[in-house]
Amino acid sequence: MKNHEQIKPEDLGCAEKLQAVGDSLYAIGGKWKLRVIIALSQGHCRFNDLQRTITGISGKVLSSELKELELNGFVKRNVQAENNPVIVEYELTPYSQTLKDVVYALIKWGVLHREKIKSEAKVSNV
Amino acid sequence: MKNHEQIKPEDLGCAEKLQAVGDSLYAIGGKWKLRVIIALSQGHCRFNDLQRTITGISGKVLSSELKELELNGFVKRNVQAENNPVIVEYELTPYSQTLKDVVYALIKWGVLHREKIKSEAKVSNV
DNA sequence: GACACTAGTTAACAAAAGGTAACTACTAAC
DNA sequence: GTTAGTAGTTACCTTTTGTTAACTAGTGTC
Repeated sequence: MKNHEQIKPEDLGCAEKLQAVGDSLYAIGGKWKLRVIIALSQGHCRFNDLQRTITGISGKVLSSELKELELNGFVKRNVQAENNPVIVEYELTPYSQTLKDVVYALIKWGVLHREKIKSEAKVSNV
Repeated sequence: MKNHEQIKPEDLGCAEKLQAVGDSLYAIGGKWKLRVIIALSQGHCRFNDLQRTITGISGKVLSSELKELELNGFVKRNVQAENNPVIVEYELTPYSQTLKDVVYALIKWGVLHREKIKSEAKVSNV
């Protein structure tokens, strides 16, 4: 069975499910990692551009997140040394494409959840 | 358009995607929330049972996570006062079912990621 | 000359999250 | 009477995460 698409979460036991989400959160958990990946996927590939796009992130945190993402194989760092000052561009690796479903699900749920909160706020104002 | 299934993340702009994952992470981010939800979905509904199932969680943290999850409408706390000592059972609300896709995607990716790490470790040992 | 841009790093600090161990109070078994 | 189970709470401490502001070093603009 070579096809990874055949992994069926519903066939796993409780401990295996917990371990699997634990592994996910270990790699891509935290406040910023997925946001950096989304910004990169939307064509924002340079440091200052990323920092402007991902509102609230500080330079220090962005720097350390990019390093970790590079180390874990999600991001590739390309230096254009011919330019001066040197230009650095970040790009997503093919492996980061495997996160597509995770990102999709989280965006979709985030939109739904915001709508729920909004409608609750409306009700409590009446 | 009443059907929430029609939300299409690919139609959102970058800022909206970032806001949506931000909303998701705000509600269900962190090390434990999704694990508690998974354990509850697998039939572990009592405090000590949850603590045994979710390895590594402390009583203090489990207690505060359950309170937050209850406050945000993911969990219902049922007290059986007729028993002595009192028995408390937690159950997931219908709203927590909307997280199904998120949990599914994270479990699936976690399994895939573990396999990747394992195969990399093998290569580096040869 | 002063400021803004490139891509960050560094130091000092603050806040949030999490861990440990002791404790409540009551029941049941050995 | 000691131990284990029920469901937590409390105080103290450590770790992780994040913030701010200053700084590097070079180029281009007003």
